[in-house]
Amino acid sequence: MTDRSYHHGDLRRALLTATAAAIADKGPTALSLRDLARRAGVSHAAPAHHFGDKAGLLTALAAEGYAMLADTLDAAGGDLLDSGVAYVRFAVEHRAHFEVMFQPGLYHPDDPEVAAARERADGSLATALSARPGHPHDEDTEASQLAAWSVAHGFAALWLSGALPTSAESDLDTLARRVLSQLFPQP
Amino acid sequence: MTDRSYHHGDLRRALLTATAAAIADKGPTALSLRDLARRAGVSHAAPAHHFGDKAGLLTALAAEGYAMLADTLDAAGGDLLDSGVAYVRFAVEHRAHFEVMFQPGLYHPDDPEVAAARERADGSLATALSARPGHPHDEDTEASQLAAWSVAHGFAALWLSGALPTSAESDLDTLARRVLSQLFPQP
DNA sequence: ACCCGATCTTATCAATGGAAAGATAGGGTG
DNA sequence: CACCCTATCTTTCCATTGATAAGATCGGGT
Repeated sequence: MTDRSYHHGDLRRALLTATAAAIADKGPTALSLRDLARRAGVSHAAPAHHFGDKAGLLTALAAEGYAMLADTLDAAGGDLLDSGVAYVRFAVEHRAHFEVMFQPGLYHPDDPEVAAARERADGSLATALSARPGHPHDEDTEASQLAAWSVAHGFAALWLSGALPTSAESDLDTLARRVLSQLFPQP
Repeated sequence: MTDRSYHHGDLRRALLTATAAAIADKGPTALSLRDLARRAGVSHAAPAHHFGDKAGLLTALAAEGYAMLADTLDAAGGDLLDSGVAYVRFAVEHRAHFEVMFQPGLYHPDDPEVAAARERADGSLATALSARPGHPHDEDTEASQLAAWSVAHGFAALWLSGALPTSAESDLDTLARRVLSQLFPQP
């Protein structure tokens, strides 16, 4: 489609979206730089210029993922339950980003770009977690917030791994809300 | 060291343990069959006889992991909180097994051996989850059990991914128990 | 003593990731 | 407008890997 000129025009973005699609389809292990290049219509060495190596490509994808997660959490409003459902939705809708983000062995976790994006996401997450309903003066705030994060993260991970029983047929948002409500019942 | 005879003697087991060590160290992606063979002192084609291909090796590892998880849960006693802590301990102590188990894209999830082991683990997990304290007649049992599984799984996953804050300095068992108690306070 | 299956080895091949060196395009500067 | 200069992409090359095929060796059972 874009194989007119010597320059691709938007190869970096094309590679990122193609990477996300490939990972969502076959998993991060089966990712092939050469295959990505083929689909983008460029030579197999072209990606190296933009990302250095495979880990660099996944670093950029993780950074993009953290930025999107931060936006998602910011847009969820102040309610913790809504934020939790948004967290789960993000994991499922951007499965590739999510899976890469939480596998630091796949990329360069100390890269300044991804570190900054992750810090921003951590901030958005902390804000969401600090807005717990009905527990203004909990005796163990840290454990309570870790538990909230863990339920959302664990439910998303189990869903993505296909480990959940056949109840996965149900609507995701509904099931997620039911599960997360167990930890923080609405006031 | 083991270059006595033509036959290794226990190559299958040696490869499995070496695989677990390599994955715990470098992650599943960096796993190299040839490197495993080198360390075991056999030719690079020897693993193929025992496991077929790379996915076959990881299938065996996942099956072993599910079997160990079932034993772990069975040995945890009837208490749900203890079972949750045992779940987290298993994930951390057998990191490689745990990571592979919940990435079905890495192996053959429909293999009869791993399917049987997973069913047994699911049974042990269901038994542990059905023994919730203080909620004999909950209105939403399924969501409650999913939430319990999710907290334990999510906390373990976050810990393994290094996503938790610097609080990771604390003792794992203690922190896990504090977090899991948030969902199911002891009677 | 012999055979046979299980185990391991020695080729060999296609595909991959990565690096080096060169070609091309397009914008900014004179 | 001509020129250079940088980013972008290609071509070429190499080491490593996963997988397969065909052969060698061991060891138990008859």
